[in-house]
Amino acid sequence: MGSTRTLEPAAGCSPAEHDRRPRASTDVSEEAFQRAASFFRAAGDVARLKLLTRLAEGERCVTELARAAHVPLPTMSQQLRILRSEGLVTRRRVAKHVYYALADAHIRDFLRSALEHAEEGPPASSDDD
Amino acid sequence: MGSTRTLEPAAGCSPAEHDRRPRASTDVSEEAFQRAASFFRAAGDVARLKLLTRLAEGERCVTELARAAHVPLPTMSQQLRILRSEGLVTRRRVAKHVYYALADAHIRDFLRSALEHAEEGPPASSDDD
DNA sequence: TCCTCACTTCACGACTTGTTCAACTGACGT
DNA sequence: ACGTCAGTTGAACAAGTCGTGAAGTGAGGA
Repeated sequence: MGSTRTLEPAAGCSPAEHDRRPRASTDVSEEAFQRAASFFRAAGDVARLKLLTRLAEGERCVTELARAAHVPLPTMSQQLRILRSEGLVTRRRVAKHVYYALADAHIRDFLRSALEHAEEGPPASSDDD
Repeated sequence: MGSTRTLEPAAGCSPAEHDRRPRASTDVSEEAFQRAASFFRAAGDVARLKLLTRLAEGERCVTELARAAHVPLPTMSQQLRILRSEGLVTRRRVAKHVYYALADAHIRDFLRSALEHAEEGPPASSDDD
């Protein structure tokens, strides 16, 4: 009987109780929130997400990426610009071509993790809705 | 002389070569992309990100969350609505109060991972070339 | 019952974001 | 040096998003 699947109120819900809550168990700086949000937003677009996925396969030049995504070159350049401004990708010039790649292995990891989770958990199930 | 020729093109960059690339090493369905992007977008806002972080500490009622975030109640309700529509949080009613919590432990993990990364790697320096 | 509390939904305005064409830069070949 | 290719930047426009007050819903208490 002790272990119930019905959770009881977190504790109390009066203003006095609210103030007793820890401000932030994971103490995160304002800057970190900004950066994390920027990162998420950069990845929060289907076109850019696919782009990142493609870059996860390896280095690619802009023309190729534009072709693969069926978008005009300037559009691709803009998308890459956003990703670069958030530090998600890096740029490298070789002769007339510019090659883009993921900035960090961590990012590729993160990306794959998110996509896996997205494929596994399709509906919100709504068990408590 | 040209001793800077350490870098060579990824492979080839002609249309013919482009078509030889694997379409997607991690074969991801369109739906998965949509869901992942939605998820990222939901987290891609400072207010919601902080909200999620707070919920990672435990279950909270709407009034408390609104107070903590210094926003009017309807605003909080809307933010929670978005997070719920993306399946990031769940809702549970207890008497007159509605308690929200993170939908999945995976999400909390993901969240913390992102915030850690955001705190560690502050600037992307700028350009790399 | 009727009222109040806790929360949700609606409708509106202010603000970002994303896409696109045109014009520009910078590098290579001749 | 000139022309051309590869890519970037700027402006403009369409679309979506966020926050907010007013009104609505639903559960508990007097």
